[in-house]
Amino acid sequence: MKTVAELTDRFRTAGLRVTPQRQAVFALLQGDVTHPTVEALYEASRESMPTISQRTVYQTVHDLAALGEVRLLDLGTGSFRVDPNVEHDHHHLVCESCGAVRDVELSVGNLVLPAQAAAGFDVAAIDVIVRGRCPECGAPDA
Amino acid sequence: MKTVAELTDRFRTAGLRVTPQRQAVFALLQGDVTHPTVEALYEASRESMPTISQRTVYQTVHDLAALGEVRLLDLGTGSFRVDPNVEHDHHHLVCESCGAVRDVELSVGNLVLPAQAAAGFDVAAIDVIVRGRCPECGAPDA
DNA sequence: CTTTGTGCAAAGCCTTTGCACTCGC
DNA sequence: GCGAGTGCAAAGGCTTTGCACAAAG
Repeated sequence: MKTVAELTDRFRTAGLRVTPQRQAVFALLQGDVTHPTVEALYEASRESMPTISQRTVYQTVHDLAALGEVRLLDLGTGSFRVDPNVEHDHHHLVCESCGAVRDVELSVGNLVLPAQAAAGFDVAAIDVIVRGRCPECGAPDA
Repeated sequence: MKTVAELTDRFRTAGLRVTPQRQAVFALLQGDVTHPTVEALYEASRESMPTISQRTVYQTVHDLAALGEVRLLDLGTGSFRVDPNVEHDHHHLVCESCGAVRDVELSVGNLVLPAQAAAGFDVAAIDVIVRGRCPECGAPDA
């Protein structure tokens, strides 16, 4: 993901304003590998920006998504996850126990849609969600 | 999916009771290929069972899912879709315009998870969601 | 008869939105 | 200054739940 400075430029160029609140969110996403929920971002941002509102976080995240700087994932965990990693084509491992999300690089090129089933369907994207248990959560019966 | 009679047996065997309401839901799922939302099932069931409540539909659907007779899909369309097709291993095409869902058979065996990325992760299932536009909705800019 | 299922309505969770004030540009 | 951004709080959509009554086994 781009740096705070780069995102600041990007926002300005796009005619969006840059505020300390937004930059706080930018900063939190730097190097974040946990695919945080909006709620998590909100809580985290309150440490440096105590009066920030959920609304601001949601709007910033949506603006980032609109610019393609971030992806909003709905992985069936009940709330959106913010994925700052848009450079690499990748998919996700989701722990059904704790909800943790991990990136996994796998090429979807091997997947050939049966011509008949996909007839007339204009494919825009393919999302692969691998569900299971992360090492921290141990065996499926735990 | 199993017939109403078979599902009736299955519920009784599992210690669950069978009511006209539940059988109405069973019947609606027979041969249903639209992956209805719970809401849609609810509306449809009211034709034969005017006083049925959403609660009953939700509970019946969850019981079916617990018995493995149905799958509850969260495809990012805002609400669950009920998939009566559990016999065949398949995945889904989702129209980003109208929300329609179509089955697509594709084998996920080709997908090899990089050992490193998947290390320690106990994989339970892989869901592939193909997003795009269905023929009815036409070109992406429509 | 006992226990589960049903209906109604309210509550819960996450996300979105109206309004008035603030502040980036 | 103008208009987008912010904060607060309330509303919205979908799913879940408490309660009292009905009905399955």
